[in-house]
Amino acid sequence: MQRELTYEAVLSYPGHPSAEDVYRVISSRYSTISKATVYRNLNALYEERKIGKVPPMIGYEAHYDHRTDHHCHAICTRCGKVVDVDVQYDSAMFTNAVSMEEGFMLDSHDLIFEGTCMECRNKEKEDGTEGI
Amino acid sequence: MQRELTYEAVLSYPGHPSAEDVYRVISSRYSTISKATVYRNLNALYEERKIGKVPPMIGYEAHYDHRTDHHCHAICTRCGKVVDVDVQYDSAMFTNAVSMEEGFMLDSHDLIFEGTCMECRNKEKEDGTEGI
DNA sequence: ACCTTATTGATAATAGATATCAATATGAAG
DNA sequence: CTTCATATTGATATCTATTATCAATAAGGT
Repeated sequence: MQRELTYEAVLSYPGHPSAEDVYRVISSRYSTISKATVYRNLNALYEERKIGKVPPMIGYEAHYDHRTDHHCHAICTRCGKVVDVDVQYDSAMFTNAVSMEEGFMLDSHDLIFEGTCMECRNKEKEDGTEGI
Repeated sequence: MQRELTYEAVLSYPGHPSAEDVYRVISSRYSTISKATVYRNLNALYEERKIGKVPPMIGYEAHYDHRTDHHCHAICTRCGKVVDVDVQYDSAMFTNAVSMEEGFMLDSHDLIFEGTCMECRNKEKEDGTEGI
Protein backbone atom coordinates (compact mmCIF):
# COMPACT_ATOMS: atom_id res chain seq x y z
CA MET A 1 0.00 0.00 0.00
CA GLN A 2 2.92 2.31 0.76
CA ARG A 3 4.15 0.81 -2.49
CA GLU A 4 1.24 2.46 -4.29
CA LEU A 5 1.99 5.77 -2.59
CA THR A 6 5.60 5.53 -3.65
CA TYR A 7 4.65 4.81 -7.21
CA GLU A 8 2.20 7.70 -7.36
CA ALA A 9 4.72 10.04 -5.79
CA VAL A 10 7.26 9.30 -8.52
CA LEU A 11 4.67 9.62 -11.29
CA SER A 12 3.37 12.93 -10.07
CA TYR A 13 6.73 14.44 -9.22
CA PRO A 14 7.81 17.16 -11.60
CA GLY A 15 11.22 16.00 -12.69
CA HIS A 16 13.45 13.35 -11.20
CA PRO A 17 12.93 12.85 -7.49
CA SER A 18 15.52 11.41 -5.17
CA ALA A 19 14.53 8.92 -2.49
CA GLU A 20 14.58 11.80 -0.05
CA ASP A 21 12.23 13.81 -2.30
CA VAL A 22 9.80 10.93 -2.50
CA TYR A 23 9.95 10.41 1.23
CA ARG A 24 9.22 14.08 1.84
CA VAL A 25 6.22 14.09 -0.47
CA ILE A 26 4.66 10.98 1.02
CA SER A 27 5.30 11.77 4.64
CA SER A 28 3.63 15.14 4.24
CA ARG A 29 0.28 13.38 4.13
CA TYR A 30 1.17 9.95 5.50
CA SER A 31 3.51 10.86 8.25
CA THR A 32 4.23 7.40 9.60
CA ILE A 33 5.94 6.05 6.50
CA SER A 34 9.47 4.92 7.05
CA LYS A 35 12.43 5.89 4.93
CA ALA A 36 13.38 2.25 4.63
CA THR A 37 10.04 1.56 3.02
CA VAL A 38 10.57 4.29 0.47
CA TYR A 39 13.99 2.97 -0.47
CA ARG A 40 12.66 -0.57 -0.62
CA ASN A 41 9.73 0.33 -2.79
CA LEU A 42 11.72 2.50 -5.14
CA ASN A 43 14.03 -0.43 -5.70
CA ALA A 44 11.15 -2.82 -6.15
CA LEU A 45 9.36 -0.55 -8.60
CA TYR A 46 12.55 -0.13 -10.55
CA GLU A 47 13.10 -3.88 -10.65
CA GLU A 48 9.58 -4.33 -12.00
CA ARG A 49 10.41 -1.66 -14.58
CA LYS A 50 7.51 0.45 -13.44
CA ILE A 51 9.74 3.44 -12.89
CA GLY A 52 13.10 4.47 -14.30
CA LYS A 53 16.32 5.29 -12.56
CA VAL A 54 18.75 7.94 -13.62
CA PRO A 55 22.22 6.45 -13.97
CA PRO A 56 23.45 7.37 -10.52
CA MET A 57 26.72 9.15 -10.05
CA ILE A 58 28.77 9.11 -6.88
CA GLY A 59 28.41 12.31 -4.94
CA TYR A 60 24.80 12.71 -5.94
CA GLU A 61 21.79 10.84 -4.65
CA ALA A 62 20.04 8.36 -6.89
CA HIS A 63 17.19 9.88 -8.87
CA TYR A 64 14.11 8.16 -10.16
CA ASP A 65 12.09 8.80 -13.25
CA HIS A 66 8.53 8.27 -14.35
CA ARG A 67 9.83 7.54 -17.84
CA THR A 68 10.96 3.96 -18.27
CA ASP A 69 12.25 4.19 -21.82
CA HIS A 70 15.93 4.63 -22.51
CA HIS A 71 16.84 8.27 -22.77
CA CYS A 72 19.58 10.65 -21.72
CA HIS A 73 19.96 12.92 -18.74
CA ALA A 74 21.85 16.04 -17.95
CA ILE A 75 22.87 16.64 -14.37
CA CYS A 76 23.66 20.00 -12.91
CA THR A 77 26.96 19.69 -11.10
CA ARG A 78 26.03 22.62 -8.86
CA CYS A 79 22.68 21.54 -7.47
CA GLY A 80 22.37 17.93 -8.61
CA LYS A 81 19.16 18.51 -10.52
CA VAL A 82 18.48 16.17 -13.42
CA VAL A 83 16.81 17.05 -16.68
CA ASP A 84 15.84 14.89 -19.63
CA VAL A 85 17.71 15.31 -22.87
CA ASP A 86 16.53 13.97 -26.16
CA VAL A 87 19.41 13.20 -28.42
CA GLN A 88 19.11 11.16 -31.57
CA TYR A 89 21.90 8.75 -32.29
CA ASP A 90 22.48 5.28 -33.56
CA SER A 91 23.37 3.16 -30.57
CA ALA A 92 24.48 0.34 -32.86
CA MET A 93 27.82 2.06 -33.35
CA PHE A 94 28.46 1.72 -29.65
CA THR A 95 27.43 -1.89 -29.51
CA ASN A 96 29.92 -2.79 -32.19
CA ALA A 97 32.80 -0.91 -30.67
CA VAL A 98 32.34 -2.48 -27.28
CA SER A 99 31.81 -6.02 -28.46
CA MET A 100 35.32 -5.82 -29.88
CA GLU A 101 36.73 -5.35 -26.40
CA GLU A 102 37.91 -8.83 -25.54
CA GLY A 103 34.71 -10.65 -24.68
CA PHE A 104 32.88 -7.92 -22.87
CA MET A 105 29.16 -8.54 -23.17
CA LEU A 106 27.29 -5.28 -23.42
CA ASP A 107 24.00 -4.93 -21.58
CA SER A 108 23.35 -1.22 -21.79
CA HIS A 109 24.93 2.16 -22.04
CA ASP A 110 24.36 5.55 -20.51
CA LEU A 111 25.03 8.90 -22.00
CA ILE A 112 25.23 11.50 -19.27
CA PHE A 113 25.74 15.22 -19.58
CA GLU A 114 27.23 17.40 -16.93
CA GLY A 115 26.93 21.13 -16.73
CA THR A 116 25.13 23.99 -15.04
CA CYS A 117 21.40 24.50 -15.13
CA MET A 118 19.89 27.89 -15.84
CA GLU A 119 18.86 28.51 -12.26
CA CYS A 120 22.36 27.90 -10.96
CA ARG A 121 23.78 30.07 -13.72
CA ASN A 122 21.48 32.89 -12.73
CA LYS A 123 22.34 32.43 -9.10
CA GLU A 124 26.05 32.64 -9.90
CA LYS A 125 25.50 35.72 -12.00
CA GLU A 126 23.75 37.39 -9.07
CA ASP A 127 26.48 36.38 -6.66
CA GLY A 128 29.10 37.68 -9.05
CA THR A 129 27.57 41.14 -9.34
CA GLU A 130 26.65 41.34 -5.68
CA GLY A 131 27.66 44.68 -4.26
CA ILE A 132 27.66 46.65 -7.51
CA MET B 1 55.98 12.90 -0.93
CA GLN B 2 53.13 10.48 -0.37
CA ARG B 3 51.64 12.50 -3.16
CA GLU B 4 54.37 11.24 -5.47
CA LEU B 5 53.80 7.68 -4.34
CA THR B 6 50.12 8.04 -5.07
CA TYR B 7 50.81 9.41 -8.51
CA GLU B 8 53.21 6.63 -9.36
CA ALA B 9 50.85 4.01 -8.07
CA VAL B 10 48.11 5.18 -10.41
CA LEU B 11 50.47 5.40 -13.38
CA SER B 12 51.86 1.94 -12.87
CA TYR B 13 48.59 0.26 -12.05
CA PRO B 14 47.34 -2.02 -14.79
CA GLY B 15 43.84 -0.72 -15.41
CA HIS B 16 41.74 1.58 -13.30
CA PRO B 17 42.55 1.41 -9.61
CA SER B 18 40.13 2.39 -6.90
CA ALA B 19 41.32 4.38 -3.88
CA GLU B 20 41.47 1.11 -2.02
CA ASP B 21 43.62 -0.43 -4.76
CA VAL B 22 46.04 2.48 -4.62
CA TYR B 23 46.17 2.30 -0.85
CA ARG B 24 46.95 -1.40 -0.98
CA VAL B 25 49.76 -0.94 -3.47
CA ILE B 26 51.42 1.87 -1.57
CA SER B 27 51.05 0.44 1.89
CA SER B 28 52.70 -2.78 0.78
CA ARG B 29 56.04 -0.98 0.72
CA TYR B 30 55.24 2.12 2.76
CA SER B 31 53.13 0.68 5.47
CA THR B 32 52.50 3.85 7.48
CA ILE B 33 50.55 5.69 4.80
CA SER B 34 47.06 6.65 5.82
CA LYS B 35 43.96 6.03 3.79
CA ALA B 36 42.99 9.65 4.21
CA THR B 37 46.20 10.67 2.52
CA VAL B 38 45.47 8.44 -0.42
CA TYR B 39 41.99 9.85 -0.86
CA ARG B 40 43.29 13.38 -0.47
CA ASN B 41 46.06 12.92 -2.97
CA LEU B 42 43.90 11.19 -5.53
CA ASN B 43 41.55 14.14 -5.39
CA ALA B 44 44.38 16.63 -5.59
CA LEU B 45 45.99 14.86 -8.54
CA TYR B 46 42.66 14.74 -10.30
CA GLU B 47 42.10 18.46 -9.68
CA GLU B 48 45.52 19.17 -11.18
CA ARG B 49 44.48 17.00 -14.13
CA LYS B 50 47.47 14.77 -13.60
CA ILE B 51 45.31 11.69 -13.45
CA GLY B 52 41.86 10.87 -14.79
CA LYS B 53 38.78 9.70 -12.98
CA VAL B 54 36.28 7.25 -14.32
CA PRO B 55 32.80 8.75 -14.16
CA PRO B 56 31.90 7.28 -10.82
CA MET B 57 28.70 5.30 -10.49
CA ILE B 58 26.89 4.83 -7.24
CA GLY B 59 27.26 1.33 -5.94
CA TYR B 60 30.79 1.07 -7.21
CA GLU B 61 33.87 2.75 -5.84
CA ALA B 62 35.48 5.64 -7.70
CA HIS B 63 38.17 4.53 -10.11
CA TYR B 64 41.14 6.49 -11.32
CA ASP B 65 42.93 6.44 -14.61
CA HIS B 66 46.40 7.19 -15.84
CA ARG B 67 44.84 8.49 -19.04
CA THR B 68 43.69 12.08 -18.77
CA ASP B 69 42.15 12.44 -22.20
CA HIS B 70 38.44 12.05 -22.69
CA HIS B 71 37.51 8.49 -23.51
CA CYS B 72 34.85 5.94 -22.70
CA HIS B 73 34.67 3.19 -20.15
CA ALA B 74 32.85 -0.03 -19.77
CA ILE B 75 32.08 -1.27 -16.30
CA CYS B 76 31.42 -4.86 -15.38
CA THR B 77 28.25 -4.90 -13.32
CA ARG B 78 29.35 -8.17 -11.70
CA CYS B 79 32.78 -7.30 -10.38
CA GLY B 80 33.01 -3.54 -10.87
CA LYS B 81 36.08 -3.73 -13.08
CA VAL B 82 36.53 -0.90 -15.56
CA VAL B 83 37.97 -1.19 -19.05
CA ASP B 84 38.70 1.45 -21.65
CA VAL B 85 36.61 1.57 -24.77
CA ASP B 86 37.57 3.46 -27.85
CA VAL B 87 34.52 4.56 -29.74
CA GLN B 88 34.60 7.10 -32.51
CA TYR B 89 31.77 9.57 -32.58
CA ASP B 90 31.09 13.18 -33.20
CA SER B 91 30.48 14.78 -29.84
CA ALA B 92 29.21 17.96 -31.52
CA MET B 93 25.83 16.34 -32.04
CA PHE B 94 25.49 16.00 -28.28
CA THR B 95 26.56 19.55 -27.61
CA ASN B 96 23.89 20.89 -29.88
CA ALA B 97 21.10 18.76 -28.50
CA VAL B 98 21.84 19.71 -24.94
CA SER B 99 22.29 23.41 -25.51
CA MET B 100 18.70 23.44 -26.68
CA GLU B 101 17.57 22.39 -23.23
CA GLU B 102 16.48 25.65 -21.71
CA GLY B 103 19.73 27.34 -20.80
CA PHE B 104 21.68 24.34 -19.63
CA MET B 105 25.37 24.99 -20.10
CA LEU B 106 27.19 21.84 -21.02
CA ASP B 107 30.60 21.17 -19.53
CA SER B 108 31.18 17.58 -20.44
CA HIS B 109 29.55 14.28 -21.16
CA ASP B 110 30.21 10.69 -20.28
CA LEU B 111 29.42 7.63 -22.27
CA ILE B 112 29.40 4.62 -20.03
CA PHE B 113 28.86 1.00 -20.94
CA GLU B 114 27.56 -1.63 -18.60
CA GLY B 115 27.87 -5.33 -19.09
CA THR B 116 29.77 -8.41 -18.06
CA CYS B 117 33.49 -8.86 -18.50
CA MET B 118 34.93 -12.05 -19.89
CA GLU B 119 36.23 -13.29 -16.54
CA CYS B 120 32.85 -12.96 -14.92
CA ARG B 121 31.20 -14.62 -17.89
CA ASN B 122 33.57 -17.56 -17.60
CA LYS B 123 32.98 -17.75 -13.90
CA GLU B 124 29.24 -17.86 -14.45
CA LYS B 125 29.61 -20.52 -17.09
CA GLU B 126 31.56 -22.68 -14.62
CA ASP B 127 29.01 -22.13 -11.90
CA GLY B 128 26.21 -23.00 -14.27
CA THR B 129 27.68 -26.34 -15.31
CA GLU B 130 28.84 -27.22 -11.82
CA GLY B 131 27.85 -30.75 -10.95
CA ILE B 132 27.57 -32.10 -14.48
C1' DA C 1 -11.02 -18.32 11.64
C1' DC C 2 -6.56 -20.08 10.10
C1' DC C 3 -2.40 -20.31 7.94
C1' DT C 4 1.01 -18.53 4.78
C1' DT C 5 3.35 -14.97 2.69
C1' DA C 6 4.35 -10.12 1.96
C1' DT C 7 5.01 -5.62 3.68
C1' DT C 8 6.17 -2.44 7.05
C1' DG C 9 8.60 0.68 10.68
C1' DA C 10 12.36 1.29 13.60
C1' DT C 11 16.78 0.92 13.96
C1' DA C 12 21.47 -0.75 13.37
C1' DA C 13 24.92 -1.34 10.16
C1' DT C 14 27.52 -0.62 5.96
C1' DA C 15 30.68 1.51 2.42
C1' DG C 16 33.01 4.98 0.60
C1' DA C 17 34.48 9.22 1.25
C1' DT C 18 35.32 13.68 3.75
C1' DA C 19 36.29 16.76 7.87
C1' DT C 20 39.03 17.73 11.78
C1' DC C 21 43.11 18.63 14.02
C1' DA C 22 47.39 18.15 16.21
C1' DA C 23 51.96 16.66 14.65
C1' DT C 24 55.32 16.85 11.34
C1' DA C 25 57.64 18.12 7.16
C1' DT C 26 59.09 21.50 3.82
C1' DG C 27 61.06 25.57 2.28
C1' DA C 28 62.14 30.38 1.81
C1' DA C 29 64.17 34.54 4.27
C1' DG C 30 67.13 36.42 7.24
C1' DC D 1 71.51 27.33 10.94
C1' DT D 2 67.39 29.49 13.15
C1' DT D 3 62.90 31.29 12.30
C1' DC D 4 58.65 31.74 10.60
C1' DA D 5 54.95 30.48 7.35
C1' DT D 6 52.79 27.09 4.72
C1' DA D 7 51.73 22.41 3.23
C1' DT D 8 51.19 17.65 4.11
C1' DT D 9 50.37 13.90 6.92
C1' DG D 10 48.20 10.13 10.08
C1' DA D 11 44.69 8.98 13.11
C1' DT D 12 40.29 9.23 13.87
C1' DA D 13 35.61 10.95 13.99
C1' DT D 14 32.02 12.01 11.12
C1' DC D 15 28.97 12.13 7.11
C1' DT D 16 25.64 10.63 3.54
C1' DA D 17 23.14 7.57 1.05
C1' DT D 18 21.81 3.24 1.27
C1' DT D 19 20.98 -1.62 2.78
C1' DA D 20 20.27 -5.28 6.40
C1' DT D 21 17.84 -7.00 10.26
C1' DC D 22 13.89 -8.37 12.55
C1' DA D 23 9.82 -8.31 15.15
C1' DA D 24 5.13 -6.58 14.26
C1' DT D 25 1.50 -6.14 11.27
C1' DA D 26 -1.26 -6.59 7.10
C1' DA D 27 -3.22 -9.21 3.16
C1' DG D 28 -5.10 -12.82 0.93
C1' DG D 29 -6.49 -17.39 -0.05
C1' DT D 30 -9.07 -21.64 1.52
